[in-house]
Amino acid sequence: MESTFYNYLKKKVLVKSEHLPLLADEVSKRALSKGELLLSEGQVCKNMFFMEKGLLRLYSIDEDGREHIIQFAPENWFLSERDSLYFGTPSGFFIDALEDTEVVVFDQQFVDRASEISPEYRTYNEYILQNHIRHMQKRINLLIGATAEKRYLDFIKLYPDLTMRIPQWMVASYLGITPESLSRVRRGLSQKNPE
Amino acid sequence: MESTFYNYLKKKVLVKSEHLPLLADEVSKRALSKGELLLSEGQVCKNMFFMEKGLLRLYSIDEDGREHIIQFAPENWFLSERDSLYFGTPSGFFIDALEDTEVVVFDQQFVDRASEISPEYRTYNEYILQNHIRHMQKRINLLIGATAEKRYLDFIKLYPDLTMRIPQWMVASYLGITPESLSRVRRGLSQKNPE
DNA sequence: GTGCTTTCTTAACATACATCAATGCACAGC
DNA sequence: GCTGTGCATTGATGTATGTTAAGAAAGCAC
Repeated sequence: MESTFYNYLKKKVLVKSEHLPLLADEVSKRALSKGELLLSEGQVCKNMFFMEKGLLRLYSIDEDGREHIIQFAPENWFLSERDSLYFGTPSGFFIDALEDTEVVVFDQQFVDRASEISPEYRTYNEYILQNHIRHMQKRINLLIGATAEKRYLDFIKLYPDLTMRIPQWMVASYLGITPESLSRVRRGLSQKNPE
Repeated sequence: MESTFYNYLKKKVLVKSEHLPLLADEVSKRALSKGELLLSEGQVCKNMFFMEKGLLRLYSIDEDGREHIIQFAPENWFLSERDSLYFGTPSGFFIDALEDTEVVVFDQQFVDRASEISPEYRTYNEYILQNHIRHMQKRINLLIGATAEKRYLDFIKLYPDLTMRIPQWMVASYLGITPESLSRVRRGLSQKNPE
């Protein structure tokens, strides 16, 4: 299977050549149209996804029907609802496609087996977990300590490409504010920084 | 070394008896007085801590000198500034003791070696990472989607013991609001729920 | 193209939460 | 005992953000 995933395992995860077929050939693929649901609240998440193409989002819907975006996943990212995947509990979150998307689909068993076969994979998997924690900790720190403006500036600095690909109201949802507030924040910034 | 840590490794982590001396005897201990700093901003965090006794907090201080509490760690918890520990970058956070505290001190090398020696330790270590992610994801979801009142109710339900041990202004800091606001939230609740 | 939907913006108004300042209380040190 | 210090509460007021509603611009279906 020559694919983005294959190349990713080889070049980024640094999986040894002899192990590659054992990993890359054991997974399946799935294509999603824009708007398609990949995981729904209440379901137990059985899979992890590697993004070959497109854009996914992980989000919740509260009692008032409002969406709150936990995470975006563009190309070359891994995405899952880890809580549900690892602990086997029903997910409190949704995953859907913001663009036409192609993902590689695998499960926790694959991760465990791959870690047995390839030490490089194991190392990389732990790196992903640590990196995930790092990002979440930073985000929590901003959410409890920074204004909406600072959080927005941090977001566009960290994800300049995403900022262009997703509608603003989703950025607002990610930041924990309303679209109207984000619009005002942006106006404030453009008045400070005329260009 | 007969200790809380030893017992924890045996009973919770399920480390096999023959591996226990290889792990528990290889670590050092440290005692801290209430208020003592264990990690300061700018330092590279070299250690992970297992709480034998007492209470630690992980927090940041922003440009205005305000503290924002990322995490509390009571007995039997593991605590570290993982970002700094794993990636070797200077920490943006502080750790200090809220009570007289005794911790077991070890480093990333210990974790890696212990994972080699004991599969049970490796499994438990991953469990801790996954659990950490689970809690942070839930917290982010509340921070972007729930009112201060809901976040407070969730906190006291999740950490009833902590609520009694720490001053209220620290709970407020953890929730991302001011002490005054938390006081008002509590008044509102007591008027709704007279008991 | 025409119509329909979504997105973004703006304004007026409402609310949650922050700020500033004062008070009372509990507790530690002397 | 007194005194200082830290903490919690309260009130008056300020500000950031939410709500509701409207309209303009951009995208999509047909």
